[in-house]
Amino acid sequence: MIDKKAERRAQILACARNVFARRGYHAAKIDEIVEAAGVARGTFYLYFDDKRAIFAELVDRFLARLHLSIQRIDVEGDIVAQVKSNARAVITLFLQDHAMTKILLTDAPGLDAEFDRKLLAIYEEMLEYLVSSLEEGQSVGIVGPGDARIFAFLTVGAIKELLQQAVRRDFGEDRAEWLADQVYAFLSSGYLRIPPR
Amino acid sequence: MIDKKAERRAQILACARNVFARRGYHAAKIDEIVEAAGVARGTFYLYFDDKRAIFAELVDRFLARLHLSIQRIDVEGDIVAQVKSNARAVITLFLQDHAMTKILLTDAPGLDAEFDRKLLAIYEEMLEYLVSSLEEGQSVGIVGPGDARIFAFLTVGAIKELLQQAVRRDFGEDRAEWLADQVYAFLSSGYLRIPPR
Amino acid sequence: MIDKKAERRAQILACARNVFARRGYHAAKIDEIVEAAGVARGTFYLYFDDKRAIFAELVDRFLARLHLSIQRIDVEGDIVAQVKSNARAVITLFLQDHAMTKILLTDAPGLDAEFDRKLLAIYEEMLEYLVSSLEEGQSVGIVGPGDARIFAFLTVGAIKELLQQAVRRDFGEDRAEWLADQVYAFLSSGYLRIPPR
Amino acid sequence: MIDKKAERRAQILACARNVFARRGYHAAKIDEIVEAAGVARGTFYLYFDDKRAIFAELVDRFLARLHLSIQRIDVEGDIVAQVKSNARAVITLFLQDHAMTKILLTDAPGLDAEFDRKLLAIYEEMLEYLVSSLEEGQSVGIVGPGDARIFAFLTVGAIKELLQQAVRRDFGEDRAEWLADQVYAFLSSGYLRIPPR
DNA sequence: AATGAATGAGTTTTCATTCAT
DNA sequence: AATGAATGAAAACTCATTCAT
Repeated sequence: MIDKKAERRAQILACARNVFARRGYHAAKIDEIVEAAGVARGTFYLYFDDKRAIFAELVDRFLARLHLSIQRIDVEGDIVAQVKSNARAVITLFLQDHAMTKILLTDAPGLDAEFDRKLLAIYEEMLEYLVSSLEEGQSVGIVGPGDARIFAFLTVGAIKELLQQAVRRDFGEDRAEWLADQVYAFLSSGYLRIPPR
Repeated sequence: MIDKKAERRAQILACARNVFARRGYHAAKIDEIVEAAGVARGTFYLYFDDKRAIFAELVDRFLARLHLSIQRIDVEGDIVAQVKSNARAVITLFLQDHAMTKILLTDAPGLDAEFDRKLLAIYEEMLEYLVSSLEEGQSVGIVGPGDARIFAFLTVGAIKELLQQAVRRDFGEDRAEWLADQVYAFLSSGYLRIPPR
Repeated sequence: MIDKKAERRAQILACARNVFARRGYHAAKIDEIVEAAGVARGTFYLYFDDKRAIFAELVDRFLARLHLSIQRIDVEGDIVAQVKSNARAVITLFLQDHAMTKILLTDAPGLDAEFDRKLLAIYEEMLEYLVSSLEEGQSVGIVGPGDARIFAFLTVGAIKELLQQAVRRDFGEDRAEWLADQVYAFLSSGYLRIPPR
Repeated sequence: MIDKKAERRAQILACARNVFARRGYHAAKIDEIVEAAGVARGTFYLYFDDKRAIFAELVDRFLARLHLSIQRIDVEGDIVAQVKSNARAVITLFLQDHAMTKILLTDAPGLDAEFDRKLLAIYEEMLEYLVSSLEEGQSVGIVGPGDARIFAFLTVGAIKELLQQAVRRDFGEDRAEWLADQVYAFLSSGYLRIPPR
């Protein structure tokens, strides 16, 4: 009984997530969210300031989980295993929540200037981590030569697209391991093998 | 006088493109477009059915140019040169039109179900071409082993992200060559070089 | 225990008075009243029918006190003293309760048609008393010639404005005497002294 | 044809004035205003920012006219005539527009903090003019001794009340002269004539 | 062809009041 | 009696689209 409020909040949050994923941010109407949650219009506003706020909370919560799922790489340990483990963790997280994957990758960017700024800040933070990891990798010889930032963009983009397609094709989280392997293979040796003419 | 109509149409189209890029589809108001184009509100509807139609036309036109910029690869010829040439052409096209890049990559997806379907169809078509190219490449040994479709997703995603970041960072088309080289290097040999333990 | 209810009722009433005075009727939210009173939302409705009812009760109670503070003038006695005494009593009452002064003079009129009717009835009653007093005064020669009703309007309006300004300027009830003297002077001889040309 | 917009604007303004006067600010709904004006909901917002804005404009315009109707008194000239002329002009203005009289005197004060501030500033300005006139009058002996500010409050309040009652009783502007005379009489010699005991 | 005033459907949001606990 | 979560009617406001001139 103590957590009735928290439960109700979570329930609305979950329903909103589904509606946002199904319709997209703009086409999602408060009416549809409250109907899905089985509560009255006013109840929604009891728990959330407005439509933007509930959307932001969904994104924030997911980003927090994303943050936690990424482990810093210890160059003293088994690099391959750690890279794969990170890839697997991130991919699993997204495959566990198709709705949030769609929301984060297609609805969140471009919502409005302020939201974009916030999102960009988080994105840049993660990117910087990737860039510095790549640079460190280059200095110890496990990352090939090239512009680390460009590599980071390409890497992130590749994984984002893979996740969107995986969700579209309804991949379960059981495929995370396999996808991580594919990504690893892709990142480690590419696929173009031009024979000498 | 015969082309006065076409000119005015083109002018509205160009202004709409800028407004869409600056504000995003939903925040872009017809008011802002007609003001930018210097025409009356009603005039807009003489040339376009509705807001969605002008947006679709912008996207369609750009997709057509994108289509044209991609050359089928002749396996008898210089593969490397053709791959690089394709990459350079696509990247140049996007870098020439930052507004359309933003529109196509962040606004177009997720607009509404029907638009998404259309976009997806085109996307799938290009993807199929890429997949069949990769499979053909695998059969002649110039593409490494692995799931060709996954490779295609990763490739497309990597380039999409690169383009978005290039636009955000205001890269001119003079950087297309360099970016194409980076992509080529990335696709050909990846960057992870795990030394044997 | 018998008076617990009455106490709580009085407490809510007092808090509502302050909120109404601070915010005005429409801007005063039930939420703010119950928070100020330290009771739950539902509790409010155990003691009062609705928002309008508590407001009406505040006004009614104050009007009752106002009614009581006015003494009928005995023409056999000291007229000046009685007029001044009445003025002092009324002014003191208002200065003792700045909140109710604000509520009665700026919020109560114009609330809604029904409330206005009620208020007007009370107002008319007092006015009639004033008119008949003035007419009686005219018949015994202590009130100058003129339309007694107009005099009554002017008198009431002058005092109303004075009270509003006194409240705005935070006058304490210690100034009641002085203000009553000013009013008396004003009513008795006006201020315009036009010299013969 | 040139002033179609201005006409439509004036028409909405006039209808809004009547609705505000009939219902009061809060009970007046945009729907009722547009229905009275015979225009669509959206048309209202084409001409006015919001409900508050149209109300503010009504008040501002009336206050401007009020300002213009007051003539500075020239002490070299016929004081009585000038005082009466001012009183007549102000009273006539209000009697010409019963709706605005009601709006200005009962709805405008207490609307919201910001509006109140603006109103108070204008009120204070007029009051200062009256106070300085009274003080000047005292220095030349045509105004009796006493606190000029208190006299000003009493004067303004007396007239405000008179106007409200005149409107309630549907006085036409033909009564302005007579009312001005009554006010003059009231201000010049009061009405209390206490005989020595 | 061009204009821009007018439209009104569609949404969000507020807040007094109710009612199960 | 008290609570406070839930309710939903009511209102303001936006903006794509239409249409008379």
